[in-house]
Amino acid sequence: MSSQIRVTSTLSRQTEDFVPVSGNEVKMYVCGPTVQSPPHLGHGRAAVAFDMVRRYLSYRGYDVTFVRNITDVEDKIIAAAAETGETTEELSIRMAKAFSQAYDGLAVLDPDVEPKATEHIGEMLAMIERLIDRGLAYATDNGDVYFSVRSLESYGRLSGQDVDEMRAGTREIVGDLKHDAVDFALWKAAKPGEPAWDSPWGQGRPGWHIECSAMAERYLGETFDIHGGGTDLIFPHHENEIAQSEGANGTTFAKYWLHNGMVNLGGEKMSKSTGHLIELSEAIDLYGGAAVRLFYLRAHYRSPLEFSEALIDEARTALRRISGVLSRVDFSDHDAEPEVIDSFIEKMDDDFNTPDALGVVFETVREANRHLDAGEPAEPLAAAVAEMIDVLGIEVEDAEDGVSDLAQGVSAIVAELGVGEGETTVETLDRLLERRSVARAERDFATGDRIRDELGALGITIEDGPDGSQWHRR
RNA sequence: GGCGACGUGGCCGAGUGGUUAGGCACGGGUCUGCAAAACCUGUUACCCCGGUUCAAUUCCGGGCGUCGCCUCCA
Repeated sequence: MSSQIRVTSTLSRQTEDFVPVSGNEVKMYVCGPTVQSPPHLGHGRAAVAFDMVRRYLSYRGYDVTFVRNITDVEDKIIAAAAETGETTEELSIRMAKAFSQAYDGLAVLDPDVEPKATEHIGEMLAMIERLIDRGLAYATDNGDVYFSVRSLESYGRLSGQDVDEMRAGTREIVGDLKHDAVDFALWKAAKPGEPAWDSPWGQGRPGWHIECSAMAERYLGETFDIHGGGTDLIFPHHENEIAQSEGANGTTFAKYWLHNGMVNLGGEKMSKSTGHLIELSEAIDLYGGAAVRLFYLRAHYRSPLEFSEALIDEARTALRRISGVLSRVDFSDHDAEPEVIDSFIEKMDDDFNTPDALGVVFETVREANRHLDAGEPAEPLAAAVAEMIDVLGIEVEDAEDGVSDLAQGVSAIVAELGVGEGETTVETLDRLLERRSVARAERDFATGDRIRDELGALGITIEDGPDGSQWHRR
């Protein structure tokens, strides 16, 4: 491929040529969730955004190593566990499972490594000690360790924050022990009843930011290619990660910083702390994972994205156009139309412009349908559509998926008409279609329409074409 | 107050210094027993005010508005 992948990096505030640190290898670290409550649509977007990036880079021939962490020790988890009566470990495992299931529903590929904070305390302690040795961190009498923000010249580079302009943090209750209000915790002394680990400063637990620095280094090295996460993590989380890693190592941390936009509800960001959200599993159950994924990809990953039922329904309707054309033609032995793919790559190379790339997909869908309507071959076009949506991770459902759920309703219609059950629901449906064809041939449209209407009530649409009728789920 | 993003047709959403994005919705048509699907076709948009230019939705300046972050967040 001749064109060059370009990415917009938060660090440079520019769209720059993507050149990996080392040859063909791309190392990516994406901030995963704090597993404290079930995922909402915002988490899904972040996961899909970077899954798309990962899939695309692999498609373009890079050897991608993808790490996404799980934060399983944090104030909110401790508080939530106290409420449910679980241990923090039980709660975090349960929630991690909920995330994992929802990600599966969105066809998000598993990371190559999914490290947990609690399993990397040793790496964190080592990094904190290095920071103390370098004079960038200090321990307090009570056993906290803080990063000394003003000791690091470059602090604030990612977020554009000026240390003197920052409003002093109010979150740290023990803030008066800090040398400076802007300093942040690397290690927190244990309070009674909280999970704690041994450290040179006594029993305690890690601060939030140190885990990502430590785990990224462990699995990707001191310097790697892409660091991703939501825009809400730019400050302080990612700013602090840079401070820790570059402070401890004196080397560049991540080369490109990519941030996905927020999902809004009623014009306001979804947020788990305020409960202003739609749960991801609920949306997947209601609309289907592929429709939710398409809903995300219809906007550029960096833009804010408003959620509404109408918008996600639109995505679902649009998805049917894709599945429709793919079911019209058997393209399994055909290569994709090269011109289409070139055009797709051109759009995707431009900072993963999925809305533009989807334009190519839908143009190709129309082109393929046009050919098929004219009785001309369309296999390379259909193959191109299939290839593109595969890169985007959009999995169209098989017409037969989930049909067995309708067995009872279908049986009722069969009994009514005395058609006879098939071995499977699919077979029974086919018999009903045959019965309908016979009726229509005899110009008994009342029976034919009745079958269509009753199946319609079950969520099955019948379409009559020149080569017979087909059914599919709505 | 500081940092950043953004304002495009009925809605969503790309993009561009002069040439049809795309999707959804709606109207007309082809096809069809009817319907659906598919295809054709129509609605011709760029927040406001200045400036640069032969030409600006696109560049520059100002204004208005929206959103995110400023130590919980994807």
